[in-house]
Amino acid sequence: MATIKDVSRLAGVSVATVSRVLNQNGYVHEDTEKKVLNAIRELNYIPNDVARSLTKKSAKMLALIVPDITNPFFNELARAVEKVTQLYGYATILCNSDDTPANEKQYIHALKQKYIDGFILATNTLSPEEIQQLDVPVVMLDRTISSTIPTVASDNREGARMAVQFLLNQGCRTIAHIRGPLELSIADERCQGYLDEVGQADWFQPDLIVNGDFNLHHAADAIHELLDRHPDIDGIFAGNDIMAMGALRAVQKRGVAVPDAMQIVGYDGITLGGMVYPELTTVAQPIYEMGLLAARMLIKLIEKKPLDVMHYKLDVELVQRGTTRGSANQP
Amino acid sequence: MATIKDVSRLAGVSVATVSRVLNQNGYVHEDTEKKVLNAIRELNYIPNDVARSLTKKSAKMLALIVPDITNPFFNELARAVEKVTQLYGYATILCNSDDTPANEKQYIHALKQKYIDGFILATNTLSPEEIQQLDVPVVMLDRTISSTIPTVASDNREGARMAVQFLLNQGCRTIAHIRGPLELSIADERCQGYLDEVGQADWFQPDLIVNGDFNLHHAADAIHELLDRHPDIDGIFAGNDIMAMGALRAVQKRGVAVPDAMQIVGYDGITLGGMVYPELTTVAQPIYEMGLLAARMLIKLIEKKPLDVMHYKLDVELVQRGTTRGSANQP
DNA sequence: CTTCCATGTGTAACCGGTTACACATCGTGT
DNA sequence: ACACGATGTGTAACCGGTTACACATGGAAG
Repeated sequence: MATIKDVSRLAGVSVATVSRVLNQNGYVHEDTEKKVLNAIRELNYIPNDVARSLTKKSAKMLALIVPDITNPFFNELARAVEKVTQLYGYATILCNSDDTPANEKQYIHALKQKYIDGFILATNTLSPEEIQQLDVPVVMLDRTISSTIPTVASDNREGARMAVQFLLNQGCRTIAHIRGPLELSIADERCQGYLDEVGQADWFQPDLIVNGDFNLHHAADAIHELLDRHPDIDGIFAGNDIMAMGALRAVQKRGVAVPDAMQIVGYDGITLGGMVYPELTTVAQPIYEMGLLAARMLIKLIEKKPLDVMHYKLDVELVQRGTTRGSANQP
Repeated sequence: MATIKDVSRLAGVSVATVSRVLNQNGYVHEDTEKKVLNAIRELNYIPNDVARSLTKKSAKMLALIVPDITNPFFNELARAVEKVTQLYGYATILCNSDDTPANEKQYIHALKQKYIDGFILATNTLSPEEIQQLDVPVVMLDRTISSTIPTVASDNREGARMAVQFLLNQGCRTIAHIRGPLELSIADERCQGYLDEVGQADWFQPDLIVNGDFNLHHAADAIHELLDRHPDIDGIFAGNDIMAMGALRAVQKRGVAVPDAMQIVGYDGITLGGMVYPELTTVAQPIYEMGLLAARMLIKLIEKKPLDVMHYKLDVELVQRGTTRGSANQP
């Protein structure tokens, strides 16, 4: 591998001049530049990123920390983030935190030793104070925790309202909600949206809300129990698509016809939802866009460019498919 | 951030001694070591990875190149790889190649500038010669292309045979095969396994094999066409689970009962297969183990430890679930 | 005809580690 | 008593870049 010294020797200039040509800063005579460029071409020289990182204290890398890359929501996100970072000449480091604070901290400290430039956190194990103390650019994805940290999220409460409203319009008389983990703000917001719509209904009872932990099997179990208690339920709003799929399976296993006797709406809009039968009706977040946006924000932050918006709250869209009796239906 | 100089000053020794303590090489007096260790603790010193990389020409990072992290097979793999790398103190860089050779090469060259230590390739866009020329440790995952490059794969042909045999045992009279892309060796091997079992059958016709491109929608379309041509088909062996899910959907849409009138077996054993209804019967590869193995192999390669096995061909297992009429069935 | 600043380039320090080499000390075998 | 190898430690070069600073020019303003 050729070094900057080889180039400087071949071009008959000093390394400083080569560096100036490389970084396009400082004054360099046009003719000199040409000589340098020729030498670079001839030697097939590519600057060494590590040496550069050492002085610049930047590795042109950023990390994406997710609870579990296996989760469709996060891998669609990862796809988008990676796309952007590649475009801007950064590399993406992948970290699975398993939602364990210790893991997450360990990752962060290890990566800071590598002069990582910033983090996209799609987790909620760290407190705002801890994040602030990291002293490194951070963007929160899908989990708002502090007004001082830039975030990208969707309008969860409004999305939930849309879902429940839709179920009501479709003729549902008793709608249950499988919510996500208690400590997650997004799960709360979606639950709140559900309550906004049905909290005052005469049929409403608090035990129509069950916790499915954003997990397929938990959700399926929860639905079985719920339907034992409330056989009259004819609509389910799930806090995410994975739980909606769990609900779907549970309902199908009970021999209840979907969408004829039971309608289900999920939340997220993961690709997976289109792969089951019937296809999941869902409140689709622009997952890919959220990833793109978060990555672009982080890069702006890193490069000290101004952020026009600190908190993105993206619009969601109701995608009517087979688990509800919509008009534009294709069961 | 404290540097090695700060430590040496506080401990009253030279940086060389500190370095020796850090790396546990060379002679260091017990007492001196204690002084150094104390200084390290006091200053909360952590060595700078970038500086270290510069001399060691190793960044303690490896890259996982997959066609698309969104694909369940690859993200389960990624999960495993990341687990191992973290355990051994490496970081994992994630790359989506989109199956484009240009992308892949660009990634590789960019990362070599960062002193990346090795690559796990779950793609097949590069020729063995190109890989050899990279002059960096590589492990191929799921795609065997050369005897000189270490690989981890499953016994595709045998797995396919198991699947088809099982369908025959279950009473299928006419079994179709949706195969993967023509240029992929694993798709060929699975197709070959199918042919091993039914190629000589009196009912066999070459056009019972269709290409589904490892893609859900292509597979669904292909199945529709196929069933129009061959209404007598009562069993489908799909080259992977995604296509099996596409087939399942297509069949369900036609109102054909699964598994009563049509049995389906997939290949891969992705978690997703257990999320649809009925659950997919499949030939399960030990995906997670494959990822673990590949990562461990690569790290051995990097650390110049001997490999006991160059080519792993892992056993697969038939997982009987709802899309076939097995005994241990739970439709 | 100075003065001054924009332009152009080289020298050397620096980033934060590793390590070859030099040098000292000490125990031990002869 | 002496040679020698094991032990212990420091100095300085090196990895491959960036950049502060010094030192030229040359043209324009005063």
